Amino acid sequence: MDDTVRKSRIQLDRDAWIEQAFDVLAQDGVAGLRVEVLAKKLKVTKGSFYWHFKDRQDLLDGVLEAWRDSRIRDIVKQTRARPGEELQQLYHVIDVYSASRNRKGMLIELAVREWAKRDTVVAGVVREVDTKRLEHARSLFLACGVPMQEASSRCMLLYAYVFGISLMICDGFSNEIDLLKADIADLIAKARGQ
Amino acid sequence: MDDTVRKSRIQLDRDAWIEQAFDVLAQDGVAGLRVEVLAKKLKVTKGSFYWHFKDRQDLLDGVLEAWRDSRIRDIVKQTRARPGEELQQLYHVIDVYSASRNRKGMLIELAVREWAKRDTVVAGVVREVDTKRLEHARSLFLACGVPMQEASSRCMLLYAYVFGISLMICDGFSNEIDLLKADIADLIAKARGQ
DNA sequence: CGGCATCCATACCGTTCCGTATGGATGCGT
DNA sequence: ACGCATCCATACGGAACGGTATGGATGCCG
Repeated sequence: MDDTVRKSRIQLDRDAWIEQAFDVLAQDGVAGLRVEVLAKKLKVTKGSFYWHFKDRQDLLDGVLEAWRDSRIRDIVKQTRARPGEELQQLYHVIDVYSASRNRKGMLIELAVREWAKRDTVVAGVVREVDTKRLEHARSLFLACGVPMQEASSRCMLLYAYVFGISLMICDGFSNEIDLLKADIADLIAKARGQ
Repeated sequence: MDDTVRKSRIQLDRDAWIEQAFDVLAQDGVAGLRVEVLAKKLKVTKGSFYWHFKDRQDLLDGVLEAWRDSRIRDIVKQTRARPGEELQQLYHVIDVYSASRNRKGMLIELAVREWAKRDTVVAGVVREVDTKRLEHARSLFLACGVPMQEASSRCMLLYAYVFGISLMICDGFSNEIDLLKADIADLIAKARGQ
């Protein structure tokens, strides 16, 4: 929130608003994305907002587009592996999406998916991102020698797990959650009998 | 929504409001739980609401309590198995939580968990429910002969999967999703080398 | 210096909420 | 029939918010 001290003289642009919007999105979800709230956090009035944006929906469109772009960039970055290191890369993906490590990113991910439940346009973008993610992860499994259908199943399990585990509150179940999570990573990534 | 035609002469009580609140919760999340919106749907005014409830928070407390009670009842119902049928019961649990089958229930589940991200009291209830769910599912794995730690890992994977998959939009990935889901159920429930 | 574009502040309107105050309707006991 | 409790309608105040209109400040360019 105050990681970058903004001099009030510095002029804002669309991206500054969208960047702040992601903070609010992570904290309060789409419902919390209010124009006047954002303006307050940026220490300006909404007169500025309506200069850069046509209306609130224009901001939401910008946020959605920025999310899709950043996710697609991230996919190719996280699922690219040197030959022979595909399995290791799969473990890396599971680790990266671990809720505790990248808390804000996961909160945004969940907020967008909740948003998609009530907006078909958002749902379309999520479908696009999910499809790309699954395809890239599947190619990693395929490179590990996993047959096609099983590779499809395992990458679906992988992403469903990382999203689902970040929704659960397991600290009353075991005091060695990290051990269990390492086990689960094996269940997802490691081929049977290996 | 109109499954039970309410005669306007029938008087409302707390439970009628809470029941309606679950409908709204599934559709719009906690943010959509507004007093006057609920009143409109029940064809009364908020004068009625503030007779049965102290304030909006009182309704939210009631909704949360009703959710916890219904979930705990459901847990013992879904995870009780006759001896020898524990594995079959695990498959049943995976199937029951399938998003397409019990759509409204899953939407409520997701809404509550999103709610828990921004309310520590709700988080406490979710923790309680998750712990119970995991313990019951683990006992099923244990009855199948799975060792303790692996049973813990597998039941965590099970619930994370069913919640996570309902967040994803996979219909652009494969046109045989059901086949893949059956595969995934095997990955979660079936012991290795079996 | 004058004119113009950029960027934001201020003031205002309409809507949607939460919460309260108060009165009206209905039914029940005596 | 009377009083009383239950349950709801109506009306109001206040706050938060979306959106518009308009003016003010700043800087650039000729």
